[in-house]
This record gives sequence, C-alpha cells and structure tokens, in this order.
Amino acid sequence: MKDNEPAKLIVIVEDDPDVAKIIEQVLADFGFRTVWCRSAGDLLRRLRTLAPDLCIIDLGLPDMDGLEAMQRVRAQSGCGILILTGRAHVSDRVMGLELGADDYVLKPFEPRELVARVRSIVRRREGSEMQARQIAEFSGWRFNLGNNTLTAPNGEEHALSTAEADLLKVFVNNPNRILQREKLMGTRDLAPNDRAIDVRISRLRRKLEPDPQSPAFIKTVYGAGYLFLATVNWSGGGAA
Amino acid sequence: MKDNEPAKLIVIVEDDPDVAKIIEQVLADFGFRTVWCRSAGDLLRRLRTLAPDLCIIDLGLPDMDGLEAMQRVRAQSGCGILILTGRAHVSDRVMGLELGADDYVLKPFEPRELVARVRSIVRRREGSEMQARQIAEFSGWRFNLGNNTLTAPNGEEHALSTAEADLLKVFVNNPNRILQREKLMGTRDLAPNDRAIDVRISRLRRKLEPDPQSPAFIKTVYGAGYLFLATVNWSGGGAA
DNA sequence: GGCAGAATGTAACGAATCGTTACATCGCGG
DNA sequence: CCGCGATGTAACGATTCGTTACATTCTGCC
Repeated sequence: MKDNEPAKLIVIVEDDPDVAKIIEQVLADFGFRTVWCRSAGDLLRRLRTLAPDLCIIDLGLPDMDGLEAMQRVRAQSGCGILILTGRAHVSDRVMGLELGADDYVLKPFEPRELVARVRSIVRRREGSEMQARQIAEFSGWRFNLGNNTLTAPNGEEHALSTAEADLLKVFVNNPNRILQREKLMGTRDLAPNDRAIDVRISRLRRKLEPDPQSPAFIKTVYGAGYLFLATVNWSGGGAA
Repeated sequence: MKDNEPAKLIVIVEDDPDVAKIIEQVLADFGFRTVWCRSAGDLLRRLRTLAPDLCIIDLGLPDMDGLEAMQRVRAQSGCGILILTGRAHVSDRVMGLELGADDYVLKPFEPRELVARVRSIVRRREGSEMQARQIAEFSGWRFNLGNNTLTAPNGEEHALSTAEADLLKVFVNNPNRILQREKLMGTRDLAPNDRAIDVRISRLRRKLEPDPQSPAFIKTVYGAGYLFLATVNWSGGGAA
C-alpha cells in the first residue's frame, strides 16, 4: 500500500549522446525515470536540486576523472553509484569498487544485465535507505546520524530524541524538496487529523532554528508539507 | 574503537576442492575467515549454526540448483550472496541478480576484483545490517521486524517496545550462539556494572517465554552472556 | 555438602519521550 | 474583512527505559 511511489530516478553521466540515449531508453523501458548529465560538473550541479536513487557514471568524462566525480557524489548525496565504462583493467575495476561504487559494469553492456544490476542496487538501497553516511553538515551545523547528536555552529551540542532525529534524517536526505507529512512520518500511517508531525516539527525547530518563529531551515509549505532548505554535505562515512 | 570486531565470515559453496582452496586462500589473504561447503545440503546444514556475512555460491552444485539454494539461503539467513560461476549466459546473470544475488561474478575470476566485490557487499551490509527481511518465525512464533510485533503460536499479539524489539532482532539474527552483553546492547557502550541488559532481557522474557522462570528460548550463559535457542526461518522479505 | 562471592532476575522508582488534545494563530479564498 | 481550514505549540498523560535495590542462582573452593 505504499507502492504508489513514483518511479526510481536514475542519473546518467555520459558524454556520448548516443550512448546516453541508449541507456535512457533501456531504463525507461523498465519503468525508471532518467536524467542525463553530459559532464561531471553538470552532475554535481544537478545534485543540488535532485535526489536520485542511483547515478550511472562513465569514467571517461571530459571535465573530471570519473572516480573523483564518484567520490564527490558520495560526499554530497549518498545515492547508489554504478560505474559503466570501457575501462576493463582489473586495477580500474578494483579501484572503482574500493572507492565506493556499488557495481562496475563494462561496455559494451548487455541491456538486461544492466537493468538487473540497477534493480539489485535500488532494491538493496530501499531496504537500508540512508545508512552508511554518518555526518551531515549544513550551514555550520553538524548532525551525527550515528548517535543522534546535533552540533550548532557555535559548538553547542543538542541531543536529539529518536523521533526528532528520525525527522531530521529524512530532511537531510531530501533537502530542498517538498516533503508530504506521510513521508516525514516514515512507516507509521497517520490518522485523518493527526497532528503528531506538526508537534515533532515544532520540537525539532526549537532545537535547530535560531528563531523558531521564522524558520531558516524547516520551511512550512502551506497545504503541502514541509521543506528543508539547506545545502547538505556528507562526511565521515568513510570506507578507506 | 569498535574495530576489534572479528574478521568477516564467508561461506564458500563449491564442489571442486581445488577451486575452493584457491578462493579460500585469496579471501584469507585479505583478512576474511572462510568456511567451505561442498554442496547445497552442506550449506543449508551449516547455516543452522553459522551466521556468515556472505555466501559465495557456485551455480553448478551436485545436489541442488544453485539458484534454488540461493533462495533457500535468502529465506533462512539474510546474509549477502555472491554468485561465482562459469555460466556466462545473459539470462543466467539476469536471473541470478533478479532472484536476489548481491553480485554475479564469472569464472575464471580475477582475485583482486573478487575481493573488491566481496568487500563492497560486506561494506554495504554492515551499514544496513539486518534490513530487508521482514518476518522471523521460530517454534510457531512470528516476529515482524517491520512493526515490532510479536505473535504467539496461539495468535495472540504482543507489541514490543523499541528496546525489546532491538534485542529480539539481534537474537533472531544470531540464533544458537552465545552473545555477549556488548553485542546485545548494539552501539551503546555499557558502564562497568550496567544492568540495563539484564532488565531488557527480563522484560522480553515476560512477553516471549511461557514460563519466564525456566526460559525456553533466551538461555542465560552464566559468566558469558545470553543465547537464543531456536531454529529461525525468514519470510516476507520478498523481492518478487 | 556447604559457604562466600560474584553473576543474574526482577520489582519499583523516576526521568525522558512522545502522541493527543486544546486553543491560538496564520494563510488564503471569497 | 470574514471565515474556514491549516499550522504552531503549551500542557497533559501514557509509555518506555535505565537505575537502584534486593532476592536468587551459580560456581569454585573447602
């Protein structure tokens, strides 16, 4: 009953338009939404407003090494990463995987296998959702997802309760995006006139907002939900 | 500081002893513990007492189709699964991945790449730990990990609190195994004479044990920890 | 077998959390 | 400017959960 979710969003980073078209076609055939980025810079710019489920990255990009791009994505977005490239050397493959790619597929690729691997990554991710990453930073604030601790820009520490932390986790994972009440409550389905979310928001604002009367981060979108307005950067999730 | 954890345990299912030896050697070189199973039956038997982090499964087993073996493992253990096989057909690869394998590697394999892929799976899993699976069954009891509900054999439902559910999650994921207090407390480090665990155990027993005085499932191991004595079967985690 | 000391079981207490309710306020369409 | 529905939040009470205290059990030793 929570499967009226929109299709998964996949970003394709590929400088060859023809190849990109093919990939987009294949994924679209299997029900994914796709966005095409021509370069690493393009990708990083898009990630400021998009929250994709997976990035498919070519290693041979015009403006940046694919592996570096991948690491930047990891630091910024926490989405899944699949490397799709012609570089077949073992050392490339090992390095890609060790640096955090979820899979490494060689060109020329087999469409059905690519879809199967994409699905595998997406399937795993929706189970675990937002683990692995540990510290989210935004506007001088640091939110440690491991111990539910929120550190203010001036160094002051607030301990968040479980509910508050859960709420903030959803926010930092989906910044700059209108989030409906249902999304914010996680699994718990909410009664017709359930005000629990509002109260949770209120309590979180009290700890996070300098002036809860005019919130800087957690904006209310009248009639729709809430929106977390910030540029979130991730750190500390480090596999070596 | 929580990295004195023992090495990850990997089960290798492979009927050719020479190939198995090579795989074991490669993994051992990179710090993994390994267990070799010659057949699918052997594997399923071992899983009753082992809780591996990953199974590497050959598709060409003498006693059972590898894909069926894989699905049985998925139902029983929730560990990671990597298929390592000579079957290179696209349809095999797609089917393996769709049926829930975390990766699919072809023989002959490149040792460093295999290790990188194994690490990638293990790394991801230790972030998410025990998601995906939804319902654990043991001796007529059903524990729904999704909504923290415990159903007795007679159909009676108990709602578990968060702490109780967390505790039971550790138990059903590591049955028939002595678990030290630290493991049972999750991340929270415990003070010298911390009795929190004992109280949690006591409260869980009150809901789970017919006669808390002589527990049938949660056994006390004097001086060592606790042990969950049961055959756990998993269901409902299903990707189609 | 019996004892001492440590480990474990659990009742009771209190702090913290969190959903509900009630009421104040705000936003937007007339 | 009015009115209604959406949102903010203070207050209350139920639940949860760690601590403490005391009872009980286990183990090694005599």
